[in-house]
Amino acid sequence: MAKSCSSEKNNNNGLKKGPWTPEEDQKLIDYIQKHGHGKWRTLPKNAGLKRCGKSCRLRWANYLRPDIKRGRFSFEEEEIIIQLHTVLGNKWSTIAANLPGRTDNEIKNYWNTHIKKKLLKMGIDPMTHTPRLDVFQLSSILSSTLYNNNNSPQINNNYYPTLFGIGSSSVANNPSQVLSLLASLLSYQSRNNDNILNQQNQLGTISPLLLQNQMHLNPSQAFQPNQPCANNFHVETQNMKSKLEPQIPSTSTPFSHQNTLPNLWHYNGGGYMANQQGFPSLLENNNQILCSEGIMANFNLMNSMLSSSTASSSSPSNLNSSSSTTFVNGTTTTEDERDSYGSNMLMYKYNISNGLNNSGLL
DNA sequence: AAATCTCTCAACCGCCGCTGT
DNA sequence: GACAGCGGCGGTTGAGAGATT
Repeated sequence: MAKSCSSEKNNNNGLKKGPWTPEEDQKLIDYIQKHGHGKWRTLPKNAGLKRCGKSCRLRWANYLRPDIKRGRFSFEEEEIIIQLHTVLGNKWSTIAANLPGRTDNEIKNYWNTHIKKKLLKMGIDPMTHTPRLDVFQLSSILSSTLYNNNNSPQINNNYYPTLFGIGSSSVANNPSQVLSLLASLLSYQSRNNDNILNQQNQLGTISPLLLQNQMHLNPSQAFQPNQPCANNFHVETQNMKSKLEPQIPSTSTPFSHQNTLPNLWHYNGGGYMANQQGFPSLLENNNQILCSEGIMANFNLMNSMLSSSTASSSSPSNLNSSSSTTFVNGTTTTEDERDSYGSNMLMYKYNISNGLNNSGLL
């Protein structure tokens, strides 16, 4: 087994650690220019350096090598990193092999300090490259719940780990949250319908692998506690509530001893107001929710089912299953100007009809 | 202006796989 | 096959710079 620098140090006192001095750099450069590299174990002694071989190799590979590229990563480089990471994962050296002049260490650092945060901000899990809020599961389970038939999976304990699961990636903690999440999503859709923007689809400038068919919804339009209910939305949510409740198992669930859900609204004399606990945030810390086409198609399917049963005038108009193309407003980020995921590049064409047709449910 | 916080990235650490003996 | 040496890899750390309060 190879010895680390520290263990070498134990066997060989006087080995220096920490930042390299210009003098040390010059010694290493001079030696390698004269003799080439390799034999890292013996190199430091021959070069007159009080460093371990490993330290010399890293210094050369990550900093002194003449073909090292310095400066910011270009947009193209960032694109390549993200796409390769989708396929390769944390294989930094393999990724580096595809980026001339960039080292694995540099790419690893850039990933951890920039790209990872950016993806998280977008609601994308940087490890799986998929949306962190798995609304697809939520919507499909709820769909089958609302339409109880023999061909649909029923809500049961097997789903709870994913639907109401434990930890930061869970969609909701209990059926109450599911209801309010659903209501919030409906409200996003309803309100964003007024925000259709006729902007060019800019998919060409971003990573198609990651972002094709994805859309952003503006969370600032979500319901806030004590905010008046607009468009008779309380009728919609009350209807969802009454449909969800019979589907909640009364026993053998990790959280429930009853099958009723709280009201999301209260009447204060002048109108319906959102309850304080009614609408937990759908957002992590990124001020936006990211959905794929499939997710939205599934939701729209469910929504159309709901609205067809209520025929409520409050039904969001873009819940109509025949809707075809919608642009929604993205949110502003604080990333720098070249940030491909920034606000002005987040307008994605969203075509719902394919998702619905492919669902086999229409 | 000073203190505190946050971010970046060079360097280190421990482990792994390959190769030679 | 067992062992040791070596290069390489990915995760982590911490000093210093910059930003914020």
